[in-house]
Amino acid sequence: MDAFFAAVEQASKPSLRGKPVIVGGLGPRGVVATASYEARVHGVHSAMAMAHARRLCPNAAYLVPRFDMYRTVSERVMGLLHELSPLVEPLSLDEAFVDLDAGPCGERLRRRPPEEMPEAVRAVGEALRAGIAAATGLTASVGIASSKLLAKIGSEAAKPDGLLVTAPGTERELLGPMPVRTLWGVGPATAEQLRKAAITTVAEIVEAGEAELVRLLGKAHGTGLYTMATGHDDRPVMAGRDVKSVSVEGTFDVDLTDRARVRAEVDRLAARCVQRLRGAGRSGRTVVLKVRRYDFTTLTRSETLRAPTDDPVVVKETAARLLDAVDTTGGVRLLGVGVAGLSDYTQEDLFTHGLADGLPEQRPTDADAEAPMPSTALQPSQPSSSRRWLPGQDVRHTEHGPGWVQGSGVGRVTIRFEVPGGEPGRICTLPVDDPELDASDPMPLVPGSGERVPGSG
DNA sequence: TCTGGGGTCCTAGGACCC
DNA sequence: TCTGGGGTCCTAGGACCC
Repeated sequence: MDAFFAAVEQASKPSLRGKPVIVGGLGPRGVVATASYEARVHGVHSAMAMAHARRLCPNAAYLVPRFDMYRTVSERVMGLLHELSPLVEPLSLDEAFVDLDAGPCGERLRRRPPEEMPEAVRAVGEALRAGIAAATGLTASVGIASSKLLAKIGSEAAKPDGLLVTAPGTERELLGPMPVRTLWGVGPATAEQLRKAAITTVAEIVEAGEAELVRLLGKAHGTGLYTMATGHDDRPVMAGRDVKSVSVEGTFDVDLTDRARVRAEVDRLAARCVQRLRGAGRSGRTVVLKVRRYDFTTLTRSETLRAPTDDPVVVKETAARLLDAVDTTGGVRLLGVGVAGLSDYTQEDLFTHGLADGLPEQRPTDADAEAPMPSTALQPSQPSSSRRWLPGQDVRHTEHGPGWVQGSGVGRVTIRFEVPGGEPGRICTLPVDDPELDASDPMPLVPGSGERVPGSG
């Protein structure tokens, strides 16, 4: 999907069509998640500090992410992909690999003469793009090739709103002149390593040879990169890959210096982490604590238990123990709690299967196992959260109808009353505690598409 | 300008076992 | 008295991706 989060916002909010839209964290330490193409013209891009973006593009609409909405649209698109083939590997909410060969059109395509292949698959890709546009009102870009590597590079090159077919046999000439950063797995550090060895293009990786790459980057990375550079990539499309860890982290607007406050935040993060773990029906053996200090130095501490757990008390106590060994003088910028080494079994299953013999003292009581999460797990310490209006948030006014928050301050909140697919709406400024005004669920992008967007609070 | 949040994979050293 | 080789598990850190 092209500039996915921002595109969903523009489709949801008619007054933002054709305007720069920036979605991300709006706090003092926020970063850009997605910038619309209108904002990218000004140099704004993903992962940029929000403060920087505001200077580059002061007139953009700055919005908080609405993940529930994005998830709903994503499921719709993934559904269309599944019509092409059962073998779909999502990379994120807005990107997936599809193995066409494993699907019904793969069979049809195989019966054609090879020279017709590029045109035949192009038609499949264009039909998909049309289907996505009809179902969501959004544009997507498609890359089709004989490998994941070339398909992904093709879709990137086709953006926005395009399609690129790479014919088998043409991979190397396409890749050769591209910068090394084009290759999957080459980030800033690897690119710098290669640059020092005078390697800046994919063709130069091939020239350097596999042995030299391994010498520069190590066994796994070196061989992998060399293989990719030669246009070879036989990684299969993997449907339904298992999650291997679950974690929750948060950056504070102001560094935490009070040790008791740090303790309390670790507790809350542990509770939220376990809640997500349980929601996925999983448990795990390794608890990980992450601390980013005032100077951005980041460390992790982990402890592996003797048996998997999904008990909030166990995870909290383990995280607290790990925190005890961390020096936090000077202040804490970020805290995180994660659980890794996941297994399918819940703690209760383990007991019924008799696998929990010799469990250490963290053995939960039945009461603990069934205890609901403390309410603090869901609600950060902010009273009357429905009265804290965030830019981009969906609202409904009993008289003016549905709309979204443009901004708020000094006791007032500004609402734009408009709906997806409609005309740009009018603006209204109301008291923040207007009893007629309430948070609401998002409206579907395409009327009558039937889906209900789950509440985002 | 000042650096999010959710993940995956790899490396390296040390403990421990045979 | 000095000293193997291999394997697994755990911990910590780092690169990378979206």
